[in-house]
Amino acid sequence: MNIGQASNASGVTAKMIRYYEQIGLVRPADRTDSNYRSFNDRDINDLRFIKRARSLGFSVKEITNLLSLWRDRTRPSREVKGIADGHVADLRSRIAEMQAMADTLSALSDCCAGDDRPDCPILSNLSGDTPAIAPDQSQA
Amino acid sequence: MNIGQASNASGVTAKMIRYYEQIGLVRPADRTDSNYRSFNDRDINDLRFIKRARSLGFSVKEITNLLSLWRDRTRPSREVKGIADGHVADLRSRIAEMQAMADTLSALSDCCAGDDRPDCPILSNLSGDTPAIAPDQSQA
DNA sequence: CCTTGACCTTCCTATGATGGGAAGGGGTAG
DNA sequence: CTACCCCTTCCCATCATAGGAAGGTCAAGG
Repeated sequence: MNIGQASNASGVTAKMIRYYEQIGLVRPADRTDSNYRSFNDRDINDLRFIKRARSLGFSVKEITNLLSLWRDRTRPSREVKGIADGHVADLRSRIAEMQAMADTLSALSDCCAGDDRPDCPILSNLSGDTPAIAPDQSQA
Repeated sequence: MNIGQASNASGVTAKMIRYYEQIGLVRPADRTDSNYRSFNDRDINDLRFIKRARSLGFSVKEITNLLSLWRDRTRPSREVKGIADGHVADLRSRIAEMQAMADTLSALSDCCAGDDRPDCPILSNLSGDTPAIAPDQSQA
């Protein structure tokens, strides 16, 4: 399988496959006589693994760990769970942050007429006139 | 006020103030004879505005628009509301995405013993053994 | 056999917002 | 006058991804 076929089979773009190889996330693929990369089923499995882990929001660094744990048949599941839980905590904290932003902003938007008149509580708030509605104006 | 004082007064780092000037988000500050940037109260207000808008997750591009609307006393509030609502929608969709990741992952983690044994449903799922629990394995 | 078109290779560049750091000049207090 | 801190510009790094250029390769068909 050349890189285009591997891309189709794994859902990872050719560009990203080369990148993952370059940063050492996957082992360098075999090469044909004409220097084309050649992928086997195991490579495809790795790429699919990566694809799924990325879709769950794991960083490349985390995936490096997950991949090596995946290949180690004797690893304790504790380690994997640790990585996963850390990532969940990270996700939840980012979610909370964005949720707070969305709530603040949509409250402001609800107060805004949204018509031809220039009065706008959204801009008023951003310019500091009404600090009450912005809970984290000074340090966020 | 030189850039350090402006930074303290606005909460925007000196580094970022220079960057915002460079990309045209704020007008170039006045210069002293010795080429130091010199900021007045209005500049500080702009920087504070930017700081707050960033803390609400607006991109620099969005803030460019907000700033020009802010300066235009006759703008219709509709435009501002439009930007804000678009941004809220964007936030909410990213939140939903991350929420789905977190839920999937924490369900997997709940199934993982997290002890010395090697069996790990998290890795099993990532490697494609149990596709049922991953709702968006193919396109996300 | 040669051309065409699709594919591959490497290398460079950009994104967005931010931080780090080097090299050199300025300003002020002691 | 000399420290010492602040300022200046310029370069580089992050993270994951995409775009593109220049050139080599392969398979199919004329």
